[in-house]
Amino acid sequence: MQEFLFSRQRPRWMAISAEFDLTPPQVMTINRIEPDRPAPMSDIAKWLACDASNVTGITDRLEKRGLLERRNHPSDRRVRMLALTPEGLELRAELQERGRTPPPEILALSPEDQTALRDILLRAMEKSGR
Amino acid sequence: MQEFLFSRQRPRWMAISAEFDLTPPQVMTINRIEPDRPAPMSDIAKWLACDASNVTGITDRLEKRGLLERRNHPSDRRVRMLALTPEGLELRAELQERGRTPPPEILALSPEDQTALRDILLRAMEKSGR
DNA sequence: TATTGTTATACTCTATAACTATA
DNA sequence: TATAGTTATAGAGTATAACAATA
Repeated sequence: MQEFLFSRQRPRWMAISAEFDLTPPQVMTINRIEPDRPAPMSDIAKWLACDASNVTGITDRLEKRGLLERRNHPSDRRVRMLALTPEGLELRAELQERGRTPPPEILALSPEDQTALRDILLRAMEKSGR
Repeated sequence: MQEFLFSRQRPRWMAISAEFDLTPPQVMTINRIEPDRPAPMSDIAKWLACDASNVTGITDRLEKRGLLERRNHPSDRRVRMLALTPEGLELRAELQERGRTPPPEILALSPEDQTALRDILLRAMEKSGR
């Protein structure tokens, strides 16, 4: 049953990423950086559940495409904050819009199931924090 | 909300895969091959939503570890069927057992929410076939 | 001393293109 | 002609180890 929460979603994520000429980790990185809320690179590493060294390369490639930029932390000079550029913000909005439509298996459910599912998942996300 | 269906599950999948010294695509491949039901390599490519050429390498590495083997299709000599070895079957059982425990966000839900979620997801999986 | 991020390295995943064998 | 799988290649993701800068 739990495979639904990851394996079954992979084709959809691969397709959406490819539509924007991005990889899934790049999409996750862009989604993680909210407008006017730069994120430290260490936060991205936690979000991706990968080693911090990988974030350097992912950031390099997104920065080269002009989607985000490295900024300084106001007080800690070790930390690099990632902020979306205007192009990055626009792409992020398109990504979110694209991801708004539920996958076909969800759309095939009854309206009651769909709303119940949404409510339960929202409650689950609250439990787990950002 | 939908990010829950993939992004939020990634750390868990990365961790489980690493526990068994496997990669997520390798885990997905092993999970896809049911006992006594060999799967053609083309089916794995669809399941992973990747090009068929990638399955060659993934299969090579799993075969080298003795977890699965290539067999011939009874009638179509182009097709290679992937079957788990006894070691692969045992590993698959451990993986399924390991994945049986829901993630902490789910366990934090009320029992009613948990059963409702399980029922809805099972219905969703029925809609989408194998 | 500990933490953040980078660099170098080796392995894996990924798509594309060209290929062989078979249908 | 079309399909299943392989090989070669280049780019991206991944962990590990060593490192510099900063806390």
